Amino acid sequence: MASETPDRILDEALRSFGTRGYDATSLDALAAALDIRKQTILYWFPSKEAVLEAVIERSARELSEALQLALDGAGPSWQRVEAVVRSVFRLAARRPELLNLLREVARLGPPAATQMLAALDPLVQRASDFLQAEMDAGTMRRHEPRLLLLAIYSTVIGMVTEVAVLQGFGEEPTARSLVRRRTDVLNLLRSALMMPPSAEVPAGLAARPTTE
Amino acid sequence: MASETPDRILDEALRSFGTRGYDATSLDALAAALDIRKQTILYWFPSKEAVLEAVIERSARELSEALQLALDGAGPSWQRVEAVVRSVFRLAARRPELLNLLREVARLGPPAATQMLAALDPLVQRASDFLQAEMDAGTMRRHEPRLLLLAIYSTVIGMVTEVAVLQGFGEEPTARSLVRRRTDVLNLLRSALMMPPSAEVPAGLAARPTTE
DNA sequence: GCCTCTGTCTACCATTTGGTAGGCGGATTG
DNA sequence: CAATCCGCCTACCAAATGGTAGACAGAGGC
Repeated sequence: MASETPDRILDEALRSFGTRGYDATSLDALAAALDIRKQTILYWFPSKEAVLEAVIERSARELSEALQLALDGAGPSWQRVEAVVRSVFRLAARRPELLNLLREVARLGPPAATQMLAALDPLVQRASDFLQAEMDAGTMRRHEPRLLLLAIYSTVIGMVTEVAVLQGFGEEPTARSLVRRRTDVLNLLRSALMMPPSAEVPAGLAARPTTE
Repeated sequence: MASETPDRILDEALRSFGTRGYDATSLDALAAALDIRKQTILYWFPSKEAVLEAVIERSARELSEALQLALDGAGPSWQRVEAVVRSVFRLAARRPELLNLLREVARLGPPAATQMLAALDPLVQRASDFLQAEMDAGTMRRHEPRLLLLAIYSTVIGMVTEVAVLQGFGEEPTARSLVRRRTDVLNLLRSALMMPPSAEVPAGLAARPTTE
C-alpha cells in the first residue's frame, strides 16, 4: 500500500511556498504543520530543493490541465480569451495556492522558474499561436504575441495574487470582490485586445497603432 | 563629518533585497559586499528589519518624486498616463532595483507592504482621482478607479520586472527590448483605457461595457 | 595631556537550518 | 520462523543566522 505521505507533503509545501515563500519555509515548519518529523520529508525527497521541484511539476500539470480544459471547450476569438481568464479566476477561488506558487517561482528565477516555464511551454505555445492567428485574421489588434501574452499574464496574475496591494487599495479578499475584479479585467482586456468591429483592416499590413 | 556608511548600506540592501529577496539576504552577505563587518550594519540599524524599513522609506520617496515629477510636467488625459508609464520604464533602465524592491515588498506583505503603500499613498490618491476625473469627462472608459490602477500597475510592473518569465519567452534583458516592451505596453494601455473619439457618451450614465 | 565620543571592529552566543547516520517496529516473504 | 524491506523515527552535526558585549583607534574639546 503506497503511503499517502508524499502527497500530503507536497500539498503543504505548495501552500507554504506560495504564501510564505520558499526561503521562509523551513523543513521543520513543514513537518510540524503535517505533524511528522523532518526526516520523513527527507526520506521521501532527497532535499528541500527536490520538494520544490516536485511541487512545481505537480502544480504545472494541474495548471496546464485546467487551462487546456478551458481552451478545449471554448469558442473562437474573444470567447477563448474569456474562457481562459475565467478559468484562472476560478483557480484563484478554489486553489489560490497554485497561482501563488506560480508567482513565487517566477520570483525565484532559475532553475525553478526554468522548470516551471518548460512544463507550461505547450500552453504558452498554444496561446501564442492563437493570438497570432487572431491578429492575422484581423480580429485582434496587432502586437508581439509573446509580449502580449506576458502583459495579459501580468495583469491577470496581479489582479488575482497581489493581496497586499489589494488590501491597501481597500479591496477585501472576498468572493464578491473576486467577481468584481474578474468583470473589470475582462472588460479591460476586451477593449485592449479586440479590434473595433467597424474598422476593417487588411490582414497583411500591420494595424499597429502609431505611438504619436 | 557624518559617515556615508549608512547610505552605502542602504544602497547595497536595496540592490540585494530586490534581486535575491529579503529572506535570502543575510547581514553577513550584505556586509561582505560592502567590505565591512556585520556589526557595523547593526551599529547603524538596530536590526535587519530596520534596514528594510529604511530601504523602503528611501525608495518610496525616490519613486514618489520621480513619478510626481513626470506628472507635473505632463499634459492632460492620455499624455499623463503615457508620461507616467515612460517614467516607470526610465526607472527600469536606470534604477531597476527600485522596481524590484517594490515587487519584493508587495510579496513580503505586512508590515513592509503596509509601510510602502502608506508612503506611496499620495501618489495613489492622485492617480485615482485623475482616472476618476477622466472617466467623468468621458475620455476614458469607465472602471473602478482603484481596480484599474491595480491592473495598470500589475501590467507595467510585470512587463518590467518579470525577468525570468521574459527570458523564458525569448526576450533578452537589453535596452532595445525594454523600448519594444514600452511601445507595446503603451499601445495596449491606450486601447484599453481611452474612449474611441467617435463614440461620444454622456458623462453621467456609465459607459461600462456589458459582459454579455 | 586627559577625557569623551564616534565609528568600526573582534569575540561570542543561542537558535535555526538543511542534512547524515542509524535504529526500531510492523508487515511481507522465503 | 527467520530474513528482509518499508516507513518513520531519535540522535546528531556543521554551517549559517540575527544579535549582544565590549574593546580599540582616532578625532576633538577642555
